[in-house]
Amino acid sequence: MDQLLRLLMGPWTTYILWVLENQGTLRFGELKRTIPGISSRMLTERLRGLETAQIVFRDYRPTIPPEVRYGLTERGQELGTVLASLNLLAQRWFLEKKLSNH
Amino acid sequence: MDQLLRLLMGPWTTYILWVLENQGTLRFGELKRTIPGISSRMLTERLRGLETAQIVFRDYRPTIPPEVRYGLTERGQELGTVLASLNLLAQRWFLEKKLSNH
DNA sequence: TAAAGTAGGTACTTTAAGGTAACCAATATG
DNA sequence: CATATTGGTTACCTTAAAGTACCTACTTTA
Repeated sequence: MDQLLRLLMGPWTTYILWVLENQGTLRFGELKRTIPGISSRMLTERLRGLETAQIVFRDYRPTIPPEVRYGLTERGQELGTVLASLNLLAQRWFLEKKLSNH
Repeated sequence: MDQLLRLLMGPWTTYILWVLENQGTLRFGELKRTIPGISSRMLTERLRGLETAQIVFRDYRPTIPPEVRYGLTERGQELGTVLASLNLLAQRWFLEKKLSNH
């Protein structure tokens, strides 16, 4: 689990997963444009990590110019549901904080 | 959620939670001895973060020498169940990897 | 003929995180 | 009188991660 958390932790990672879950599979450039401020270098690195963990798939088509699509694998979907429940917790706690600050 | 993940990610953090869940509340020194290799500096820092997020409580008794106990709050318990399901995923994937390496 | 779009790779610099070690107060103990 | 105990704090150094900027090949479009 430590490995898994270590993968998720890096900046951008959960953002990328979030986008892929909501928008479906996207091309590299689309993904980059959807995540303001991320550099190609970071996006590539994160996607490689997620691909290695088989959370994201990479579909490369050697056309000119090349087309590469990224999307969630089955594991990615499973992870999504767990992250959703974690998100639920975080949201509730955040809400409770706001209420107590009142 | 990003904040929450960022808190959990640091080295030692999940280890600390794991120990507190299994062993119950512990003193600073006990905790430190239970987690081989961690420095006081890191342990303090992680505990402060978890305390701020109200995942762990801190019970300070100004005796001499002082006694400080750490344990999981209600939030800590809730988080524990979610982390357990994340752990389950990680374990299953790890097993699948071993099987495919065969 | 120059620019734009495609999916990155590479080199360099900067920043933040983590590790190490020394130090503290106050008392009990030998 | 020196030492150990407790729960840290502080200063310092090192390393790894992230950011910045520029580069590629090939084609289409203006």
